[in-house]
Amino acid sequence: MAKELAKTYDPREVEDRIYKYWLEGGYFHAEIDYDKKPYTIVIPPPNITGQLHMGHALDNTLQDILIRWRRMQGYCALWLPGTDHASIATEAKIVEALAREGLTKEEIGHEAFMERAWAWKEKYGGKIIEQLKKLGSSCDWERERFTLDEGCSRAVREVFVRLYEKGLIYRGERIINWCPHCLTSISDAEVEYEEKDGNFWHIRYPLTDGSGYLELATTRPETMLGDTAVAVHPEDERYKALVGKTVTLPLVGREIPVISDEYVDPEFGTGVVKITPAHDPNDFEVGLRHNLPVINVMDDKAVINKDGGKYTGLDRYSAREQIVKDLKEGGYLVKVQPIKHNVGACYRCDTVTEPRISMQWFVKMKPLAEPAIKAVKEGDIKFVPKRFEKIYFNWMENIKDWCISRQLWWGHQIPAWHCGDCGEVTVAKDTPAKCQKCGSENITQDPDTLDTWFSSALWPFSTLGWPDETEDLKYFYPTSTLVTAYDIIFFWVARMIFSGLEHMSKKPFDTVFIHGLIRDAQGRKMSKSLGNGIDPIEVIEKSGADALRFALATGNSPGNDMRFSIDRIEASRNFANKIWNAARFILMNIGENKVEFGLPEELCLEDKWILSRFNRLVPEVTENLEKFELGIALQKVYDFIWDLFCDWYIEMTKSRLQEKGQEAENAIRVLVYVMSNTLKLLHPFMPFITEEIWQALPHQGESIMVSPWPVYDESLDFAKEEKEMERIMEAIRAIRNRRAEMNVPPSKKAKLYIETDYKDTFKAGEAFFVRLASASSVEVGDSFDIGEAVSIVTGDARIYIPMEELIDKAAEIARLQKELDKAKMHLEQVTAQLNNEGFLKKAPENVVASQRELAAQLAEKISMLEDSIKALS
RNA sequence: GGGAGCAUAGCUCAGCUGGUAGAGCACUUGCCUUACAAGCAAGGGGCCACAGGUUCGAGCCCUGUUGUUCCCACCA
Repeated sequence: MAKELAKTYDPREVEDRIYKYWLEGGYFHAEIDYDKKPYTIVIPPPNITGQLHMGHALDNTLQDILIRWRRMQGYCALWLPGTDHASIATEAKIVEALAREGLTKEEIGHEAFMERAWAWKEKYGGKIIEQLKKLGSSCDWERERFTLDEGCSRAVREVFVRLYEKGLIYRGERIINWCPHCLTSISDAEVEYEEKDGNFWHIRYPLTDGSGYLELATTRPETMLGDTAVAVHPEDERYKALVGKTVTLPLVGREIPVISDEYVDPEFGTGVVKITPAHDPNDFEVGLRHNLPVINVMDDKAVINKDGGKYTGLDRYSAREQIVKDLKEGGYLVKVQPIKHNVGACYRCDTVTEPRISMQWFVKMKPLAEPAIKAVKEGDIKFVPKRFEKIYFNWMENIKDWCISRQLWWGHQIPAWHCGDCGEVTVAKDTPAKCQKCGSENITQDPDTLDTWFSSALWPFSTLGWPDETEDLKYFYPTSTLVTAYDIIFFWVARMIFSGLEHMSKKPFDTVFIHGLIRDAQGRKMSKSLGNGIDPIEVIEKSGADALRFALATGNSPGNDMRFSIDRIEASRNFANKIWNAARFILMNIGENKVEFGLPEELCLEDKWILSRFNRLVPEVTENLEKFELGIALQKVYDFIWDLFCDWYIEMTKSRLQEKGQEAENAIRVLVYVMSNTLKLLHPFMPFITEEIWQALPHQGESIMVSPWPVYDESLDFAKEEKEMERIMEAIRAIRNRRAEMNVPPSKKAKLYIETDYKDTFKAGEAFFVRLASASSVEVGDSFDIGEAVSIVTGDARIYIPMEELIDKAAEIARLQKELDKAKMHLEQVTAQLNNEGFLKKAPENVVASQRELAAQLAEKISMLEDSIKALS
């Protein structure tokens, strides 16, 4: 710390330097230590396409708080960092870049494409890591991983082969969600549904025998090109006779059967449904049951294909328009009814997805889901807050098979080889030389890659060396806490759980700590398109990482969303400044003197008070952290520092410090003790400023981040002194209050006469009345006869301030009367409670005792107030 | 259709296993009291959404109602 301390804290001067100091000290590195218990967090790997946003800032702040705290507690604390290759997002960026050059990925070919992708990774992958460092993240950077690095890729192939051999991975033609923009399949979880305005087109399908027609309704008329049946409910009397007949598909002319199927809801619409097996998941099922032909009428860009007759070449929306027009002209359109309905869109590009039949790879989910449900049900894995377990169960219990193949290039290519001769599929960890069935060397690897989440599902163990039985894996796995937002439970958390249980036979983590999303001041999601995002890096550059972290951690409760605006930052920065100035004060008083480390032998009243309060703070904060109540823990530290330490204790030391000598030195030693230990409690939340100040104060050790976390110390429990100090503080507050009401400036000093039963206590507090309550002198006794004076009554004392010139007798009596009424009312309430037998019998002893004490104090106060009124009258 | 969260001071939110309501910001008043005006001191402001219930006692537990946000499902 610089010799001349600036009046305000400047994080820019401090943070980078401190971070470098930590790196050089190697404090982030977790070396296996069998004498210590491990505490492990794996980072939710940010995308390499990503910029650090507020969500990351929150997520990583929470992780850093936990890891720093555990590290100080003596755990071997590993925070394992890394990034995600984000196949679909990264590929989209590269395709975009190619498009700007007028190229497509097919034109440049697979190899050149991959080169570009890796170059992208090199260029941008490091960026978000740098931003994490700016935030203060104490990750073990020596262990940084990437989902597409060699080790993770090996784990992916291992898992794929194992699941395939177990029959849990299969390849098949199914209806999947297709994104016509990203040109790939996506999983169910990757489709986002939104209610949109649409139409319900009622259409007549004429019976082929000319005996009439069937009326049905659809929201996607263009799919009629692929209709292969019309279905009614088997019990529906209206249509029973028609089952088995055929209708002629308008515009197309195809003759398709009328079938009956339980799937049809006779109450809905006309009770007739067109069946398009190639473009609707339910229809696909119906098609299977009735052996219907499957006619795919769209290509991968959702343009009507060659089977679409005159509509070939039109995209799905133009085709819709044209078909509706043609239906109308042909007299087939009965009516158009506007409706709201849910439309699914790609979570990456927001293009409306198209259900499409296609050959894909799937993971059979039921057998994997069962143990994953059990692990949470039995409490082996806990969610914080618990309510998210319901969401998890609901998803896991209704899970469908997971489509894992993607028609993308950037990712883990599927380790399956197709034989050009016999068609056999060979699945292997290492590239096979020939077909396992016919021995042909004419084999080619499946061109598809795996869903990004397939590799992130393995993250808790692939990063620790699996499939090898490494020491790291044995020591650090299962990891301890997984910190993430609730919107990622399905994508990632659930998949890590079943993957860990399946491949490691052990859960991946003990606790899932869920936080909410960061919203803007109006409660909207922060997004690029709205332009309402606050860039955490800008905040850090302006106000410091500590201020950002404080703003994110304070007032934030698990699982709940948080509104964020820039004035929160201001409050945090002010707090940093407050701490800074408290430190300046202490350092100023140390000056050139050498101060002994540790507490002095002689402790006076206020020393004992602050030490006792600090001592009680320690277990409270620790317990809050253990329960993941980080916001509450931080609030308590904040209150202690600002209110108790700065506003009271520092002020109380000033008179001793002025006198120099032994008393002053004692005060300094207590100041240093309390300050540096409080800094430790604060360090996980605000690592930079706490390190900077801790280093500047007398200290032992190299860094606060590896100093021991404070623990409760019985020898610092001074309950009696706490109570005494409380009496004095109450009196000081009352005097200040009274003076403020009468508009007496602090510069106008006044004599104080204190009548009390606690004479020793109040005598010990004399200096505080002088300094903190503008007293010119203080007299403590049993009773004083000083004529007309302002009188102030607390539970323990009556204080007179002779200020004749200020007294308006009538007003003074009125004020006292008001206070008396209030006290009487309060006493009545308490007395009623104390007369209630139920309360006396059933309430816990300490509650009853404290109410008794309160009643006595009120009675005393009432009698003193009555005396004062009498004296003035 | 199913499920969950939220509703507390003007605003944004805390409030642990029930014990007569808290913070930050904003507001009012007075202070340059030599660590800090990004500060100090004092103050105003809440039938804790509504209606019942359990309890000696409910912001907290139970039931219902209203408003609001979100998640899941996907009736063509």
